[in-house]
Amino acid sequence: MPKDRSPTRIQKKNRAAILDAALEVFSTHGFRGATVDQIAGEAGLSKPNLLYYFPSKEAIFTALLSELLDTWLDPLRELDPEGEPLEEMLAYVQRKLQMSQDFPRESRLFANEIVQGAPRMLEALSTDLKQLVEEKAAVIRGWMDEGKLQPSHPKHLIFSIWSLTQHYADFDVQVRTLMGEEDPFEAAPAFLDTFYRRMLTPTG
Amino acid sequence: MPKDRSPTRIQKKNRAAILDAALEVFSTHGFRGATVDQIAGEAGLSKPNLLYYFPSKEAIFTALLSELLDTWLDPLRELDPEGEPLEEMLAYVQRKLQMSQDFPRESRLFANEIVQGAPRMLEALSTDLKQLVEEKAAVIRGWMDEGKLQPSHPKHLIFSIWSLTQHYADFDVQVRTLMGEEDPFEAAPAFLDTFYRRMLTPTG
DNA sequence: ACCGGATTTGACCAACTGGTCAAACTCAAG
DNA sequence: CTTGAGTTTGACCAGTTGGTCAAATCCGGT
Repeated sequence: MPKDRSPTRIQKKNRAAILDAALEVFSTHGFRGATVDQIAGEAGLSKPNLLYYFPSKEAIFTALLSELLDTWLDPLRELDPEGEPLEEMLAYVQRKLQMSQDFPRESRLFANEIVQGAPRMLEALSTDLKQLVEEKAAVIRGWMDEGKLQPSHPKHLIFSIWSLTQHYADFDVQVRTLMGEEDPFEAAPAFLDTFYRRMLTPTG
Repeated sequence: MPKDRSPTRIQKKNRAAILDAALEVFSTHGFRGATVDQIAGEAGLSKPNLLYYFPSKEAIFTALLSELLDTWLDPLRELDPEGEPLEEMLAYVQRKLQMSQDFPRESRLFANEIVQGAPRMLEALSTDLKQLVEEKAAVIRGWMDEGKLQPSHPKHLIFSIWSLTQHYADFDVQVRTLMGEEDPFEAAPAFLDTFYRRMLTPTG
């Protein structure tokens, strides 16, 4: 275990390689299904060498989660209470869809964990995420009360956005199998834009 | 291994108990994360006894999948080409939502498998499921061409229904954590009805 | 070139896991 | 109650897995 001095060049490189390898392996096989050997191999290290940088498999996973959760929630954080409500919501949907396209591994990592009951994420969910959702749900409810958005259940609305966008990353295999040659991400942006424009545009 | 004669009373009871236990364990931990001992314990059998009824862990999983896939697709099969388009679609959404509420373990079983690349389901996806989806997508496209439904991408539309409804089962922990006391399935039916009514009602 | 800390590795271990097997037990039909 | 097929189990095995450790190697600063 390196001292808690500022990390050396090698430490930085290897820690980064390990976390990237861990993302690849954990997102494909889940926590239990991933092996330390696999991660080490993917990172180009031997198993004992990997365990020199992280004390345990659990520690790698935890480090990865906390590193990624913040990024993952950025699109929602950017929802601007001062912005034009409908456009803000539509822009959020597109940002989230873009995340699914650009970072499918991250999406699947969280999906794996949550489907299995989120044993290692429950705290983050019930503190950080919950607070953020409460805050943004209130903003959305405000917009609805002002008549700027068609009224509906703000939390269900947020869930629907997560669900629809992450589906393309999490169920990628299924989506691609059923769509054949056609790239799912080609029609998805317009589809979701239409979807939410119709849902959210206030009816006089 | 019992002979291939008609199953005895004990065989019926134990096979059913094993499959139910397997559903519980596989849906919570995924294939790799589940252990034969766990399933045996949940079924009230010893491990060798369980392996007397199924030759391997893989065989249990396969048996479970093929038993459940049919049921899982029933709501889509019931989509009636002769019915009133909008009502047919809305009814499908509600049937699917009901499935998520009544059979969340089944939903998570499939979710686990597909998120991890569906290594044991790819064939079923690319044959049975693909055929069903092609068929029903054509029906939906027909309705849109007739002006009975607002035009959009039929497959994306189907995916959206799966995504929105299964989300309540697959991400149950997250949804409940964020909703607190409120039961997600209380507001969900109305939310989805509104959602799809607005999406699908043709604009004169 | 040399030194001490940083890095890497081969050998190893205990726990777990999927699966086997022969022996023992149960049970329904004659 | 016998009998033979159906059922159950304890003991066991080989492969895998997360993790340890001492020894070896590398590397940057002097």
